[in-house]
Amino acid sequence: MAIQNYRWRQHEADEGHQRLQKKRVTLADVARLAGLSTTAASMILTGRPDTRLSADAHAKVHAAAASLGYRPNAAARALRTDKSRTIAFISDYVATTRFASGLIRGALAAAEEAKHVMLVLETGGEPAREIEAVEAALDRQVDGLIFAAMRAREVFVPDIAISIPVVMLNGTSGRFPVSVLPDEYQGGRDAVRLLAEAGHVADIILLGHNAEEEAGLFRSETISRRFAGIRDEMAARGLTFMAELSCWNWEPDHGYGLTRAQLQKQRPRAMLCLNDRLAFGAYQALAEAGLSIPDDVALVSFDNDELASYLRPGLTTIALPHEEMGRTAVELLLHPQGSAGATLPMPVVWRGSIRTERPGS
Amino acid sequence: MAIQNYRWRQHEADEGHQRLQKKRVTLADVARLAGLSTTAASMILTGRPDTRLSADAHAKVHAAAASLGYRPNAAARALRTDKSRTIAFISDYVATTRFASGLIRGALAAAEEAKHVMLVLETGGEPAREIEAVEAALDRQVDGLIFAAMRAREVFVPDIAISIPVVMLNGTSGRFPVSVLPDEYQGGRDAVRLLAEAGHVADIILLGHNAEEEAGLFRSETISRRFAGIRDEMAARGLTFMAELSCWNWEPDHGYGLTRAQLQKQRPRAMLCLNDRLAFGAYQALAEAGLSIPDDVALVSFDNDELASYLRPGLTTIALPHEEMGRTAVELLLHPQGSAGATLPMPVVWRGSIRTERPGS
DNA sequence: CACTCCTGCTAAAACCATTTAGCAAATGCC
DNA sequence: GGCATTTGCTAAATGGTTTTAGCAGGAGTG
Repeated sequence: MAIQNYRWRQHEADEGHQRLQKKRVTLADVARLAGLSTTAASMILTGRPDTRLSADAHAKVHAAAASLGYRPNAAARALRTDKSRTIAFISDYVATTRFASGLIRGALAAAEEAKHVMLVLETGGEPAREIEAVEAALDRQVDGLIFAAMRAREVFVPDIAISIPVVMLNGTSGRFPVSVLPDEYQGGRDAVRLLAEAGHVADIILLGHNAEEEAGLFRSETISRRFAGIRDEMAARGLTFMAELSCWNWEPDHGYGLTRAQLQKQRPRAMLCLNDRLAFGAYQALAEAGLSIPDDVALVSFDNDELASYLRPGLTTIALPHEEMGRTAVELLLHPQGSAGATLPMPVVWRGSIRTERPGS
Repeated sequence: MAIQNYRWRQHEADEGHQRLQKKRVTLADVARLAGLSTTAASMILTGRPDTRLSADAHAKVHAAAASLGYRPNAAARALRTDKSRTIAFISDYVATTRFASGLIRGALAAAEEAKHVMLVLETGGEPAREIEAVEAALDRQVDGLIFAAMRAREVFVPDIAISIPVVMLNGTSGRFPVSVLPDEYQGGRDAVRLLAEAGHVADIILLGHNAEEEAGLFRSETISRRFAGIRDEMAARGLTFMAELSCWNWEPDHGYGLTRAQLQKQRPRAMLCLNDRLAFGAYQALAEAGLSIPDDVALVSFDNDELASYLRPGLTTIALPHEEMGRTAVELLLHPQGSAGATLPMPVVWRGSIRTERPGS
């Protein structure tokens, strides 16, 4: 009797505690309030099509769910259905390049629209961390994997059995055919076209030549295609470069140094820069030499780094459509279209570094 | 009989299929191989302290788990324990400022070290999305919430019952006391000290004054403290600004315009810029006026944007320790220290925009 | 010997949702 | 009226883990 009493009190105390902690509302609570079974509640709330439950039942369940503020327990659902409404975004580097944030932002937005959430994992390109990342994601029953290559170089292929959709973002892999890439080839052609249409048919410098990269030695499909586009459009117009300035890292420093050295030999009238950071360096060297942009020297570049809008005059550049790429990767992941990936156009962003009437298109 | 046969084949086909798909190995599989109960396997693999299982049992279970490549099902574990080894990083903007990637990168690294993964959510500062984000995170049983304020302005307080640890990152909230902030006050003092120690005791311009911000009207603890530090150090040294150039958005454009206008009135010998983008604009105006840095005009700035290293000469700046902040937020989330937050020092990054012998510290 | 206390282990419940199989009543059909 | 079909709903199994409660057998104690 004493024990009974004690238990009862204990129980009461627990009840109070629960009320305080607002213990999560479960489907059973909803069903109880609606006066139906959990089966009915589940079917109604998940919007099953072929159920024969009455309109009255629907109304009661929805009302109960709303009044209790029911939210399904994702873990329980994932356990049962093997789906988690979660996707994993596994990238080599998140912060190193600023590309990352655009890709992530686009992916995040698309995921949110599809009522999914995104797990972000960084591997630094290290195989051990890649494996850990994939397994961590798989453990959590993610519905799909995005492998994002920020540096667009090596293709990572963690050798784990993966039975969910995979999309490669800004990179390719022999193992996973669907990838989202910028249309670097057309971008390359466009860059040359821009210069040519502005009247530049001679005295053009190529800044950022890199033979290994161009040969695709790093399997960087993307960059070698950028070169191919440039070469093809130059050839199609019968143009040649006055010089090709080579370097490995496309950083401002190199852009500055190479341009400066070039200016002491022969002055170009136009520069085609392989990325905005190189162009930034070129700006510095040109300013130092007292040359004005675009009148003395015109520049066209690639990426549409934030930098490009900070320069004076603004840098006309062929943009990498990062947000679109991230978004597309998620959409392709959630709604696979066979094994076809996507190649997204690189829009021309007109600023002041090249003088021309903007053509219609 | 025919049906039987069919079923049997079907079954066999299924088996083959499963073998192909490498259906996940479960704890029961491990227990079976080890010849023990799942209870024993669970206790051993989770490393329970007070269990009385034999050394032999331990060995057998570990061997079985290893040989099968067992990985626990996170959903099942989360359902049972209410812990998911997942944290949610909810921020207003991911891509708008480049700060984001540093914060995320630091947080990601710390999470990985603690064997956690990170859910990234973006709200755009919109209340409806904030609520959605918090609920999505809570639904997934995350172990903690980080609210990151990229813009360091408004403090968001989605009014939802939250019973897990919360850390504010780069922002504050009345509701959640523990926050991780840069030591802007000391940063402000340091910036002035740098100038003074380089001999600049007059003709100093403050670029980026903003009365509202300084008054803390946007509850931006951080920025108003940066101002406070600057003011206090100026006062302590008996210095005053030659002029304070005000603007709202700290973008290069404004830095350029304000500096240019200032140069037509009165030439400063030093400039204290509220961020690197403003300093960038100042560089442009100074270059245009034919002034050299640091000989004609010295600059000190804040943030250590990637930009700062691109400039020539490099920009000396008081760095925001983004990675450290992200890392600290996660550590504080996983190992709460009462209601104490963290204030992280802003390191001085010496480059060439101010001439001085580097002091010891 | 009768008793308690360890030791080494396990059965079964619990977590919460989804889903399969099926039941009872009502309806339709001839 | 007898039969099959439809309607509207539910019991119970399922997913994989953790955890509570407790069992059998051996050792120790008086």
